[in-house]
Amino acid sequence: MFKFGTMQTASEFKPHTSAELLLACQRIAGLTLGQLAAELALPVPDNLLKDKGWVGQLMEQALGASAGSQALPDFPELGIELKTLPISQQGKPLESTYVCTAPLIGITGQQWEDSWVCRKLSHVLWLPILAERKLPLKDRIIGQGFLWQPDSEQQALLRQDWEELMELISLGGIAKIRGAHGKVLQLRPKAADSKALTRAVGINGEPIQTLPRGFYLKSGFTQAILQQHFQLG
DNA sequence: AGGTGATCATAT
DNA sequence: ATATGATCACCT
Repeated sequence: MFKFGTMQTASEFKPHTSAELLLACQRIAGLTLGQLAAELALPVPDNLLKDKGWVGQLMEQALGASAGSQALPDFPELGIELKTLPISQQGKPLESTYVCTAPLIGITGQQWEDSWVCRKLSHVLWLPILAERKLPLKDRIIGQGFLWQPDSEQQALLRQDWEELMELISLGGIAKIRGAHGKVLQLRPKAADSKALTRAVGINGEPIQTLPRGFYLKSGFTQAILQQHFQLG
């Protein structure tokens, strides 16, 4: 009898501890996206134009994330959120990092500790991907993933931005919030297109319709996280 | 060039 | 419409 049944395929893998998760990250570090996709028998799109979430979903499958599209951390039993982070050859983030959608109504009295931003960022597995635009998708290289929890300074920066943004939102100032607001955390559109609408609070406290927004980490913040971990210059 | 605003796919 | 996963692309 051949031993097909004893082969552990990557799609069956599921980490039971954070140590197992880090081992899985070490196994895939250095592989190209094409190599990893081949292991999982997944086709690689020519580009991300119509597959913007492809890299993240590939990593979810490779590392055994199980939450799917549920509103849960990627590794519910571990309480860990997975975030891929596209970086340049110099190790600098190429994009901001989406955190979660922003609640625009019924937010009076919300506490930072209870916010989605705080919860989502409480424990993150960062997975850098060398992803220069000129590099074909299949040739982009998986970096070394690492676990991160915000230190008190980072927590304070996030909290301050979040509190300022949430106060503006609750007082009807959503229309004047732009991406430049906030030191490390910003509010930007998060929608199918510029015509999507959701409920929010107007300048006189009245209900209005506005573009759905999401919280994003500015690249300077994620760059600092990378430097903190890899001790780069 | 880099940051802000716009956009794409899929599941529920 | 909202949640998941993000990157595209225009504008300054």
